[in-house]
Amino acid sequence: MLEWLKEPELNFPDQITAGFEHGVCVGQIQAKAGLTQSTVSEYLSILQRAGFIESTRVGQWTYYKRNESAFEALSKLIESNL
Amino acid sequence: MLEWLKEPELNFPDQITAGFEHGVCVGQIQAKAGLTQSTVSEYLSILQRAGFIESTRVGQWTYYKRNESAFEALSKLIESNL
DNA sequence: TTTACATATCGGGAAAAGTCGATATATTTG
DNA sequence: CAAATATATCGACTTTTCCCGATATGTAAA
Repeated sequence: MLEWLKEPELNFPDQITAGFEHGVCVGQIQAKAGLTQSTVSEYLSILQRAGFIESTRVGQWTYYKRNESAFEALSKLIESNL
Repeated sequence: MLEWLKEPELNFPDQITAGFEHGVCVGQIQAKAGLTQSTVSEYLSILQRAGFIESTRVGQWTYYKRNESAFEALSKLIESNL
């Protein structure tokens, strides 16, 4: 999922909202993942709590997009601390 | 454990072998970890299979030391691919 | 070559993570 | 407000991971 969210336009061409500035909505990710709605929703909320993605609620949809700084931070942490 | 192995001299002052060029032996790590011998042994072998540490058998002892290049590779992987 | 010591492997029980269906909540539409 | 849609949460079950004791293997010392 995290890799998919790197290029939303490519990986979620079916999303019909105006642009991807807020990322991709849960339903799209669910369809592509082939897991149930509840599983995907929980998974996304875990990723969010961990700081790897951010969510934006727009109407009835929740959009998720990557938080690149978290990945950079993790990369640096592994490089230096670990 | 991986952090401990960054500075063997500091973290394993009890090791009485001549130097740390091959790393630290299982018993030392076990004592510090507070886990059983079998658990630590298995854990170290997993880390080795994953490439994060290397082992050297010297007599009845097995020494483990970090493989820094694996950490760099992981760091770069997270930075670029993920 | 028997005994002692260090480490590795094996089998199993406990804990955690993954996944689901059912249901709750929130939002939009009629 | 009622129905429809999207997402979130809950409880239960399954799978995986963690960790242990027992035992095997490999090496050194007596």
